[in-house]
Amino acid sequence: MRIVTWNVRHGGGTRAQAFAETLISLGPDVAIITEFRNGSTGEKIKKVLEQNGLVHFCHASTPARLNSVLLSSRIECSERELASLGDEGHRCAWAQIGELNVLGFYFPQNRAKEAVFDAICRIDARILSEQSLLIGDFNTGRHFLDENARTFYCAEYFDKLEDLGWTDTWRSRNPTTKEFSWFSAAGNGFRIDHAFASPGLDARILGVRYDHSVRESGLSDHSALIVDLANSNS
DNA sequence: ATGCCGGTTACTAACCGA
Repeated sequence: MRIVTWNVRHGGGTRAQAFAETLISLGPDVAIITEFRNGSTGEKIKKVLEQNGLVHFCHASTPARLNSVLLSSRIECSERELASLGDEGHRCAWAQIGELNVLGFYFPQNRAKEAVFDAICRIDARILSEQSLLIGDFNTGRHFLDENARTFYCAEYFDKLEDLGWTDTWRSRNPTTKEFSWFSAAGNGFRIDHAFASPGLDARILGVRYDHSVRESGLSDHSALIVDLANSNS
């Protein structure tokens, strides 16, 4: 099973059709689109996903202009809600797909990120004991490792998540590599798109990698993150 | 290293974004 997250940038605009087609070309069974917006461009994206078999959607109901997160699945799923998010509910789309929990996130900026990190820290321990993935645009990373300097707010939450038992799946497999999923106008790189796995899910991961070509094409300012899972035994 | 930039939409202003 392949899970892909990619930030569409401001809903997509004129890029929406090509963005969705390029996302499909990455072969997702589950797609998590961050900075997704309800409205005509959002509908355009959903139509392409549907036409390509990703017919199940999880998305918090939001005003059209709000950047949110859309989860789309080829496999039937039930939508769950991260109640601890409160009025930041649009920042998470949670699909239960069989025994798998996929929680797609789009984090806010600066100090506002704390509310979403705190909500994750309050997730029921049972979810951590299951096969669960927290994936999306965290707008955060580790100082001097996921960026060349020390600018991230909330970087300490990466320690907190790992203390709780979540694994930064890409970092655990690339302990010292600097690879960036977003670049500022000045050319500074940041790794801000992530996938954190519960122990049970981490054991199922065959590979986790970034696709930078989809950013370099200009269809988004983010690279895509691709997680491949072994088939479930049960 | 945020918004002095750049993209998107309720579109010729307001908003949002690491």
